[in-house]
Order: sequence, then structure tokens, then C-alpha cells
Amino acid sequence: MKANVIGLTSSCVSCRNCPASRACIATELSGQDPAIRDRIVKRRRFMQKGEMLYRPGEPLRALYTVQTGCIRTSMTTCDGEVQVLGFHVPGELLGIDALGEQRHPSEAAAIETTAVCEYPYHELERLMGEAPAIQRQLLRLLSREIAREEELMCLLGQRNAESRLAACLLNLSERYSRGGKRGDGFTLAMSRQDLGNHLGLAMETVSRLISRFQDEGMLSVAGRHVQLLDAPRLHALME
Amino acid sequence: MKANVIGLTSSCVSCRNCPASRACIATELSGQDPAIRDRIVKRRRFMQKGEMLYRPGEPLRALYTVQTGCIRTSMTTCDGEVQVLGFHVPGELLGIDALGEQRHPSEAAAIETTAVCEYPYHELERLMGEAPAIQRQLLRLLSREIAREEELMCLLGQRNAESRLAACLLNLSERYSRGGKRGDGFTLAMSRQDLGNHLGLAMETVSRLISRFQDEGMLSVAGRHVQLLDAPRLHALME
DNA sequence: CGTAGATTTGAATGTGGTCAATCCGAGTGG
DNA sequence: CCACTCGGATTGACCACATTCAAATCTACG
Repeated sequence: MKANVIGLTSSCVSCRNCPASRACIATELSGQDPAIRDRIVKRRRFMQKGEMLYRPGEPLRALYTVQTGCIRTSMTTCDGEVQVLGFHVPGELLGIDALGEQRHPSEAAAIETTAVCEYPYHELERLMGEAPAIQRQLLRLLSREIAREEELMCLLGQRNAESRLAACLLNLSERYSRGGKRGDGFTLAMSRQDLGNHLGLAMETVSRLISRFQDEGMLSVAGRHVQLLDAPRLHALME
Repeated sequence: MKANVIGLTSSCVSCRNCPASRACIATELSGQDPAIRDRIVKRRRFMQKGEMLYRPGEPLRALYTVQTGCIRTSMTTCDGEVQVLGFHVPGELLGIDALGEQRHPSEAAAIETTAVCEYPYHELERLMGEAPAIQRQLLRLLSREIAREEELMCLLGQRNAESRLAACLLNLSERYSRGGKRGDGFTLAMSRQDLGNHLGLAMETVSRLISRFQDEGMLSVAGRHVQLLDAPRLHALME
């Protein structure tokens, strides 16, 4: 019964009853039109922790949104270094960096049990021809993604470790709460390693900072569950 | 006579004879169709060092490409910190991060005497309605911009100072050479300050590194003119 | 219950930042 | 033509923050 609530046992492709629908980008992409939305959401796919959604170099077959769980996107540089580009939580879109070359430049992997919705690309293309509004929406999403990355660049370029982690925690908290969950507590599905890599920090630094934030009463951590106790103070850390 | 070559005295809006045309994104955007290209390139604007092309918050009126000179884009965070997002050299596109909200999130300033070509947005929108190919091209450009930023994030997140600067110099060299100039020498129009900020480094660090690269015979610097003497070794520094 | 993998914690090290003094070059005015 | 000025660039000394290496704990899961 609990399982039904999070949608894992149901394979129906309707967006009705989807736990992420409130925050889901599909709603926006379809211009609030449920008929169009149901045309682009074709399939649901269930992934185990560690499973790959796409790999670098693969042709673009579909865009995706996360329904439940969490997807990590990353790139591998020519010399084998990995950069974690981001974490995608319910409602968020995946794969748009492939629209340019029709081929994925990055990779996407589930970091916990995850369900994603597929939007087959050929169908999207067809829709774009019929309804220019869709193209407008896509442009908007890409542009927003650029703005998001610009923000992250500010984080990596200007901030110290403390400030980066605070920003990241607040950001995740906000994005989770958008999906309907209470904003003050969420599950940190990603490892310290991934989190550190994403923020340009060593795993140990992340761990130390989390401990310190906890000592100072700004958050409480139980395993991977995080509660932000003093969001204003975390905001202040970002300066 | 020299001035004619760099196009500063001529205000004609044709792309013929434009020194940047070979590398210009307008060619691509118009799908190689000169007629379409001439419809989107409407005006040329000449800017002094320090002059602003657009400011954060301004409504999106046009996209731009650089014809000659160099434009710096940057963002100011809520608390007043500046992040230099990039430098745009001849042929490169500006303003696409505004497509999402129809409003510029970043700012753009000339860092030397610069000429830009304007693509009025309402005209672009009209064209998108008529020729879906244009929309496709725009999507491609946005997507490529995302990939570009992802690379920069790798740089900021994974690399040390040495590696960042080497990568940046090689990158600039390549982009300048695409515009037709010889690849081994180019003018570093931006200040050490801007370069450092862009790479997440202190100005002093940039200066020290440039001196060291020079001592080690990898490049020669005369004021702001840079010659890459040993590109392979610079590549190796990136690891 | 036991192992492998994550996480935490500690201590030592080093890279890059900060602060400050100096240098250089372009532009200005005598 | 030379002194002066102002901003940018360079160089040096010192220090802090974050990394690295290592060991100890904790957690998940077979």
C-alpha cells in the first residue's frame, strides 16, 4: 500500500497520481495541456542503484524526468577524471545536453532505486513541428539549465568549502520541497564522495563540514537523512 | 586601409567581407542560407572598452555575435561577488542565457574596442515560426553552450591552478585561430584580474603562472600578446 | 555474524590566497 | 622631451584552508 503511494508497483504511464507531478517539468513542457503531456510521456523505467540511464557517446533516444529516486549526471574528462555535474530529483529533466549533437556528452546513473519517465525524442520532434509552443518551452528549459550551471560556476569559482556545501544543501532542500516533501528534512541519497566531487571538494572535507554544521546546531544528520535546523544561518554562511 | 580590413569604419550590415564570417555562428544559425542570414543580422554596433552590451535584468532585445574585439560576460551574486562566465571572441554568440526568461541574467561588457552584430529577437522569433530549422539550430547552440559550461565546471572542480590556466590559454588560442588568425599567437585582451576570476584563481596566481610558463619556455608574453611556443607541453599540464 | 564499502576523525603537508611593496607602461601635462 | 600619475602587473613573504595519507568507526548487506 505504501508502495503504491510512491508509484513503484504501478507501470501506468499516466501522470495522474504521480507523486512528482506538481514539480514535474513535463507539465511545463506540455504547456499545461494534459493531452499533450500524455503524448510525450511514453514509458516508465525502473532502475536499481548504480544502473545507467545513458552513457557518453550514445545517440539521443529520449529525454527523461525523474519520478522517484535520484539520478547523478557526470562527465569523464579525456584523462579519466570524473566531474559530477548534478543530481536530479523528482520532477527534474535529464538529457538536454544531448540536443546539440543528438548524442549524450555526459552519463546518467541512478544513485538509489529510481523511476524515470521517458519522452522519446522522435515524438518530441514531431510535436515541435506541430506545436511551436513546445519548442519555445524547450528553449526555455535549456536556457534555464544554462543559468543553473552559471550559478554552479559561481559556487566553484568564488566560494570556500563551507559556503559551497551550505549552498548545495539549501539548494537540494528547496528542490526536494518543491516535489511536495517538507522542506526541512530530506534524504541525501548521494555519497560524500559524489557530493565532494560535485562541489570540487575532497570527500573528507565534506564529512568534516557536515559534522561541524551539526555541532553548531545548523542541521541534524542521521545516516543519510538530513534535517536543516537553521536555514537562515546556512544562508548566512553563503554570504 | 588597415581599418577597413577589421571592419571598423564600415557600418554595412552585410556578412560579406566580415573578418569573422568563417567562424561566425550566424552562418550556422541561418543554415548556410545567406538570404536568411542577412535577415537576422540587422545592425552593427561599435563599443568602447568598458561599454556594456546588456545588463542583468534587462529584457532580451537581441542576440549578438562578436565581429571584432572581445566581450566579457559575468554575473553578480546576491552578495555582490562577481563571476566572469566567459570571454567571447569574433564569431561567437552572446545572450542565449536570456532566452528562458526573456531577460538577461548576466551582463556583457566590451574589454577592448569591439564591434558586435545584432540579431533582433522579435525577428528571430518570426523566423522560428517560418523556419523550424532555425529553432533546431538554436536548440543546438544552447545545448552546445551547456556542454561548454560543463567543461568549465570540470576545470573549476577538478583541476589545479596550473592546469586551469593551461586549459584556458589553449582554449583561447584555438578559438582565435578558428577566426582565421594564426593559432600560435593571440592577444590576451582581458586583465589578469578577469582571467583569474574566470578561472577561480587570484590575479597574483595567474601572473605567477604566466611567468613560470614563460621561464619554462612554453610561451612568450609581450605585454598582452601571447605566443604559445610549446602547445603539446601545455596540453600535458592539463593531464 | 562478517566482510566490504562508506564515513569519520586525526595529523601532516602544500597549494594557492592575502597583504604589501615594487615595477612597468600608457597616457597627461609641464 | 621628461617628470608625473594611475592602473595593471609582478614579485616576495607569510599564512590559512583544504588536501592527502592513514587509521579507526560505522553501515549495509550477504
